[in-house]
Amino acid sequence: MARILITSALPYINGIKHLGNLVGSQLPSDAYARYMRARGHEVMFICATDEHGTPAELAAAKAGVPVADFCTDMWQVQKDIAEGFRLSFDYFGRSSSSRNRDLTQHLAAALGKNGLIEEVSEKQIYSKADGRYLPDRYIEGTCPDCGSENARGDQCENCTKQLDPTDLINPRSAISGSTDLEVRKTKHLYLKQSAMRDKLDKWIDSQVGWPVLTTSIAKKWLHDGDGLRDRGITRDLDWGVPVQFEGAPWQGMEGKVFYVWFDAPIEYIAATAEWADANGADDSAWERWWREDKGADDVHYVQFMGKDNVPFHTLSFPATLMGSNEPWKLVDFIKSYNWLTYEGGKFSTSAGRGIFMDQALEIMPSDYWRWWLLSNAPESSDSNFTWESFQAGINKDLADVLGNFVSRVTKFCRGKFGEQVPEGGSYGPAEAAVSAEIAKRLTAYQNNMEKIELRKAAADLRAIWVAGNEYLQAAAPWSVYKENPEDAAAIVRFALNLVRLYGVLSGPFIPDAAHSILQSVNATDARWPDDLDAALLALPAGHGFTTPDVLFAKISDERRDELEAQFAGD
RNA sequence: GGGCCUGUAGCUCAGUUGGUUAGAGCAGAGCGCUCAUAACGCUUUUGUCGUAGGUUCGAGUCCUACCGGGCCUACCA
Repeated sequence: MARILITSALPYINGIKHLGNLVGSQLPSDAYARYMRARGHEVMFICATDEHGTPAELAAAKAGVPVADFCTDMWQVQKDIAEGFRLSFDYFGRSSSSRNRDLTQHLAAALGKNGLIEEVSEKQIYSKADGRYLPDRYIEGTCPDCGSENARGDQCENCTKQLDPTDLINPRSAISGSTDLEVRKTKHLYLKQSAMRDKLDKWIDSQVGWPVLTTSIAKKWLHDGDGLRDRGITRDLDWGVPVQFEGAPWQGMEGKVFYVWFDAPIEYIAATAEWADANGADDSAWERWWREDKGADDVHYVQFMGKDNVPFHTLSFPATLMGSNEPWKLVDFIKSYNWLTYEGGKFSTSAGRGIFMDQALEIMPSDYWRWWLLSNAPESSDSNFTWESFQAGINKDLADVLGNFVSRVTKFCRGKFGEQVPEGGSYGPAEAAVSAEIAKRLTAYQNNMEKIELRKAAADLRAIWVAGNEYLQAAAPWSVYKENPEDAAAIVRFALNLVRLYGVLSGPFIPDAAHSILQSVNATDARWPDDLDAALLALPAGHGFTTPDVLFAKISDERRDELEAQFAGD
């Protein structure tokens, strides 16, 4: 038994996420967590909301509520949606927790003491009308290069030229439109990542089997231009972890908070501490996952995220932990995802294009989304959601291959033998052949789950379902029954055991349906089939079951067209 | 501009360290079965592996150039 720590990238608090966000971290991490638990490993699966930063403040202002209240509400909304998708987090925390405040300040202080924090005086745009400093991209104006009037302070959308906010002609606040802006001097803390470049480089090099997407992004940042740059880790904002605190190795940082990208990954650790608090456990309960001097040396730590998150997880966060000179557990494997597109284009919040997590649950069961998204996960390149593909995947894989298999087996048995596993007959070459086929597929399934190749694992799982239909077709109990009911009984008994097996194996992908299957066959044993032959004897003759209702209703062409129109956007 | 990824059957994708007749699912065609959500099974059509060169006994796989698609480029998180 191993100990596996799993974190999913933190969803930002300012709104409900769309399916692209779901498939990029939370969903695959859940499938992995469920699989590892099923294999008997000790799993700690952590997620949380990322609550700090300008967008949260603005979203709260727009909603007309204090930012703390806004975050509390949105945290609950996101938590409920996560439950709707059956995301099995051991804890869903909040980056605004006191645990995260304390830990963020602790790590910053440690970095400061180790000479890895530098005070930098810089110029920042202040908007009097908004009463706040503005991040570069919240300043708009005319591009000095191409004349576009909607250039942002960091880059012109039109000509893609990199800009400095002071380059803009007629700059205005993107929030209020106010032109009453001024340049103010302000002091910030920078994390001296450059000082740790070689160490990070060696660390990245020492990792084996990381996805190319992960390492290539890290390498780019390490070696581009003059190499890894230092990074500001504080901001002039109200909402966040205060930079000035008791015992801080710096002065005069009142009114500033840590930049969200500094405190957000630290929340992985803090959320585990929140978990311990919530369960009435002491610090050793979470430290054994995160402190190598306190039991975490045998932990295998896996992170899941979209590709936009990679620089922070390969460089900034490790730099924070390494730089503290404390024995924090570093990540062992980073699984990064590409984007999901919607009908060939981007998901767009503003244009109302695409499907958001709350809407998805309103129109289809979570298993449908889980199956399609995981079996089409953007693992090697971006993947595209279309209603046609969704309909085909659900109807074919879930309804026809798996659902109908369960249905035909249980209904046939009920009709001929009643609702209990029939007695009589014996197994022969046909059963041995399916067992061998499933054993082969199961090995592939397990290997792909270990490697977190979920798309391939889904194909393996499907092949295991198909094997059941092939078996039934070849064994043809409906024909055998006419001449020899006893032999038919053996076939049905074996098939019912396949049903139970499918209930066990399908759990990581479609937990609700898996649960229904296990319930309908009254499975008392839902353990992973380490011994496949034994697992196929789990349901003995005489064991009662309940014929389930239709497991997966099909999506009709009419319904598909309706949804396509509903989500087409503006 | 720079960097990375990607281009394989009508569609979505697999193709391990280069090694014989390039695979799967869907869609299409034919046959079979009739237990089942008109479901299932079997058989089967389609490929100049983006283009052009090169290395090699041998290249989808390695190298170069070009063409197409996508992403990243550090103050949005």
